[in-house]
Amino acid sequence: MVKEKGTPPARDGATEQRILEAAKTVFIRRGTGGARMQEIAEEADVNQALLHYYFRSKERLSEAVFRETAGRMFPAIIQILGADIPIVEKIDRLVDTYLTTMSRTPFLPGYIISELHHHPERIPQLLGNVAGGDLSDALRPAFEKLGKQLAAEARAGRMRRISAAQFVVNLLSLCIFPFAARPMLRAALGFDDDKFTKFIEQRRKELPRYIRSALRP
Amino acid sequence: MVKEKGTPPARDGATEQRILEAAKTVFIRRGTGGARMQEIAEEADVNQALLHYYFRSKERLSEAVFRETAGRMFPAIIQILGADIPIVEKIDRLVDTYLTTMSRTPFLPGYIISELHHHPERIPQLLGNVAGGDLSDALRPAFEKLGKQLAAEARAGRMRRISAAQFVVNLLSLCIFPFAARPMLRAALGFDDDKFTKFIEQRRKELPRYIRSALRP
DNA sequence: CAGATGTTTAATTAGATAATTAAACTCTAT
DNA sequence: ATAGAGTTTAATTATCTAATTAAACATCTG
Repeated sequence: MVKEKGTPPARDGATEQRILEAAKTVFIRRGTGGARMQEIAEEADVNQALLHYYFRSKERLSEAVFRETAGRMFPAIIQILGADIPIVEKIDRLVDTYLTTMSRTPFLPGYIISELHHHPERIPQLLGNVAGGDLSDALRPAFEKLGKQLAAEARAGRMRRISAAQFVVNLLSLCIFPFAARPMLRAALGFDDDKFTKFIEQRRKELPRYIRSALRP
Repeated sequence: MVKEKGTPPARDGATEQRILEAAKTVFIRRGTGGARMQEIAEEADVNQALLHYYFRSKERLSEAVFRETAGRMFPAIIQILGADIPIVEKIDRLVDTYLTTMSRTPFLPGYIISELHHHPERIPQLLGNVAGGDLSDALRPAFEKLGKQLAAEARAGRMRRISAAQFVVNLLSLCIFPFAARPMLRAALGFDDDKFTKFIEQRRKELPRYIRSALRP
């Protein structure tokens, strides 16, 4: 798509959207600190001036990117955790959802971990615009429901006793960590793209059983 | 320790060591890109010129830090994996070793993941100076041993069938991820330092049983 | 057509920071 | 005492990059 001099407008938000997409790509690849506005402009096939025209500054652009990417991690889990379905099914769905999401954007975990590590002030943005306190209004009820469910299962002797927090962290660990640690797996196990994909597909099959089994009384 | 004008020499490697320690602190805190030589100098209670005197450039300094920190993650696991002890004991030791290590340097996982995400060219340094190929000379035999052990257990009906790779990744995920994702846990679960520590101590008790249980046939 | 909006080119400004250098001072070892 | 390593201060250079600006052009809408 070769552009000449002063090229056509796009009255819709097409250009802005293209810039945002390009910014996602570059920020995720390089991190907020390592990203260069120039590289984003090239990726969007647009010039630097236009970046500032749409998004005042690098800071704002990176915030927009963070909101759009990181902000999408929690809603999924909240919805499933709070659903009115058996624990076993929640496990299945969470594993499937996360492995699918991560497979599509395998650099996301590394990016988010990295950003939060270096810019802890962005932590609040993770949960959208939450009022105060520690637990989002959406997250709290989901956790409470899950906790009751787990307690009920334990009382009925169908499951080992475990807190909702440990349950969720175990699940997320098993699903997300392999992606975050992908470079390490490449080094340690020689996982190229192909081997890694197969490894993940294997996990998709095995993890639900692994987790269910771990929770047997 | 207030220093005046031209202060005493330290014929041993004390100053160099102090600089390296300071660099570790700052690089882990800020990441390679975000770190400033000035901040390192202050942290070491030394001036910038001396940084360059000992370590030619920022690049070299950051490499030294990466080698010293990241390079220490694998030896531990390799030693335990290759040891001549039952699987169950390996689980116990790995969990204990990792949770202890991580508790001491809780920012390490975030740092390593972050660095590798943005500087994949440093991946090889992870395994020290390995000849070629994908699997380190030290790692391969440990994995083979583990693989045979797992296969034997499965044949004897004492354990579910699982590959060495999946086994290890599961274990590392469960141990390391909570530290890497600490900022998220802070946001989602309201984990302040104290709650987080308790959460980890809980894991130290529960994880070995969780993992053993997951592997029951 | 006229004006607003989108877009480019090009040049400039301003700020941060890594790297370098020179000169001087302090101690230790010879 | 002197040489040399360690160390400081201070100033300078060289880059990089974000941000800004001005001027022109293109396209659509009214």
